[in-house]
Amino acid sequence: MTLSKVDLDSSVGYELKRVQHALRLAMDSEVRALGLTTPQYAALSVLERGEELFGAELARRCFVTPQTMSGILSGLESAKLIERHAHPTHGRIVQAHLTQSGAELLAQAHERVTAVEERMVSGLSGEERKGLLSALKRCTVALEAG
Amino acid sequence: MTLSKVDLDSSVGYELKRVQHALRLAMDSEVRALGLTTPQYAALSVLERGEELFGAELARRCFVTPQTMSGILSGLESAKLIERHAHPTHGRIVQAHLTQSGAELLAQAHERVTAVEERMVSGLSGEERKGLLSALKRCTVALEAG
DNA sequence: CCTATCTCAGAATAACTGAAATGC
DNA sequence: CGCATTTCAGTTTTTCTGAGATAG
Repeated sequence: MTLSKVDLDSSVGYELKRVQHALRLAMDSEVRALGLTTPQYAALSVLERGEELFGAELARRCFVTPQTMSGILSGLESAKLIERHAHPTHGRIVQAHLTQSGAELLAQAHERVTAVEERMVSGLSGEERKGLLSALKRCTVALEAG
Repeated sequence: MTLSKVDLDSSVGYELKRVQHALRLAMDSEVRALGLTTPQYAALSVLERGEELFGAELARRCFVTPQTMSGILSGLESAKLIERHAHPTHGRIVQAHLTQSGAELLAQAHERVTAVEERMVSGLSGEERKGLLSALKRCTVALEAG
């Protein structure tokens, strides 16, 4: 019996892992210069829209567990980049929002991170960038449907 | 001053993270049914080509640190899925290769994982799949050039 | 001898699972 | 009571640091 092998070079999964690993390394070095970690940057970015979000919801959008997000938020609060307060009606929920200095630091981080993202897609045409984004979204939907 | 914000829905980095997170969850559940972890599956897949690889090289190709790979290989060796032996001329290096049962288990894992990958790209045409793979590779090259 | 690389061992960090407490 | 959020404890995983060994 001949066992089938898999060509890593033509595996979308492997290339996905590769590019995300490279992106993570690049982002780490950029945001570290501002005293942030990449998970902290992700949390601040999700909070940027101005919504008052609580930990569990933030955790889902950042792809970490609620426990991990709790630790991230504690660090951000200590650094005065966010503020947390009890939900007005729902006693259990603790909401978070950016402080002024948090928004300013995030803006600096965005400059650096968007530059990295721009470099990442610099070899793609405008059409290809839209196609990539669309393809990635459809891949996520297909996976989550399972 | 107005601080610039970032739209997560049009961020390639965010969608990259999203799809990779979904893929990782799907792969975890598939290979766990065979008693493997996803990092173990990755290591076996890289070893599949038949090359005798040492830990540090394997670590680079699996995007983990050498220490992590050392732990992964120990587990695979205990499970009799790989064998390790000293390099013939380079005393410090320890090479690894698949055992027969390792190759057989890997073949089963491939069936499950390729099914997941197929589901992931099921919403893409053949042309779009090639375009996605090509775009991802160019993104990696661009990032690693920095 | 010097530099680079590989490997191992202990400590520290970060993450997840499970479970308990609380509020709707 | 069922469901969701939050937090605590224990475990596992991964990484960091430093060290020893080897090749060129």
